[in-house]
Amino acid sequence: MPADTKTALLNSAERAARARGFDGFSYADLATDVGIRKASIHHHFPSKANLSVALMRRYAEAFETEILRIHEEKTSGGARLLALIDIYREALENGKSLCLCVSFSSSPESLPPEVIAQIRQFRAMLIGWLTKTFEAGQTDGSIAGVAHPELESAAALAVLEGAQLAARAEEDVVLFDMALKLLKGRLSG
Amino acid sequence: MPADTKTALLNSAERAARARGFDGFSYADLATDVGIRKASIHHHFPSKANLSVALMRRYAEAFETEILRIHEEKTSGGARLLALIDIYREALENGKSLCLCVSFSSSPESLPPEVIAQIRQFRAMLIGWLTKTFEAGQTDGSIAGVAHPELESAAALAVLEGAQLAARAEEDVVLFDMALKLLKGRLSG
DNA sequence: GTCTATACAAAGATAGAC
DNA sequence: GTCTATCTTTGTATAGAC
Repeated sequence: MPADTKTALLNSAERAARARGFDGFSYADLATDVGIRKASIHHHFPSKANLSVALMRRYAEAFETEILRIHEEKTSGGARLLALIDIYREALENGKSLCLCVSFSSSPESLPPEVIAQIRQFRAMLIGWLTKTFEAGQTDGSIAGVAHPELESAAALAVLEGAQLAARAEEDVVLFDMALKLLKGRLSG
Repeated sequence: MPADTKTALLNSAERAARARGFDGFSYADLATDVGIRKASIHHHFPSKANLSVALMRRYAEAFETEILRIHEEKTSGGARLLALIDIYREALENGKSLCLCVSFSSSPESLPPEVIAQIRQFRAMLIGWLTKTFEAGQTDGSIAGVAHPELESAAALAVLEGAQLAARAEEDVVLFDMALKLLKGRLSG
């Protein structure tokens, strides 16, 4: 599927990082997976720190594109939030994986400062989108009981990430569903 | 402070695991910290898997004791929940640490199945305590807007753990406070 | 219970040929 | 752009003396 080796490496690394953490895969793993020798990987990504930056950049860009698309396609705040919850649920892969942001947040000591900054920007971007979404849901009535959109968004992101963590640890997506049930119960439209 | 070497090792390992993850410390680190040679650690904990079980057991027991104490000392559901939130906030150590459960949940592949089972039991125990607490808050009116104590407890635990993760990643306790602000705003008594 | 010494595997990374 | 070969460090773990 991937035309070039670099993309194949990014795909393999992202899958591995989400399933086993950034320290849970090595260049040897990527080499086996992609079908080249591990020394060759250094041609594309001189260091693993370098690779982590590329991974996070690609992930943040793809994610932002995705939520902007949701904003276009769904008209109510409730429908938009539900779509985001689905993204986090799908990323769990039945409890065997995490979204890259949660995975990277779990091992900040292993990452270069640049990735920490990317994580910060990513969360800020997402909090911004969520705040807009809760405001819309407050206005159009598709999210019940919204009084403080900014606080709702911070809490919602924490629930999404915390629920993923618990579900991943026990490999049981039901834990995710339980944690999100209260929030989903407030949604309509 | 610790009378015996074994306790000193557990203390050192718990601090390290919470600050840098279970894969983020080695027997060499513990040896330096405690002041013995790394080979000597194997006398107390034959393998790191063994150590992880001992860590999680001690942590779960201490935590359960702590929340039972809270249940005794605080009379309202709201006050009890607030005390629990404080425990999670303190465990952050200004964004430099996590509680052991979140830390271990971040690297389940590195842990023996026994610890995964301990994590499951720990969360079940905590969910049970939280459900009782939300029920109390519902009855005594010290937690506003409680309709489903069991769903509230699952969501609350996810918020606590997700907020810790974000705050740890960016080493900023404000992220924790933001994520918990909505829940804390519902508490009184 | 702690030590020295060592085994063994895996990791990230580099040099230089093709 | 990929290869072979190699370096260096670090990790977990064991053997056997004291």
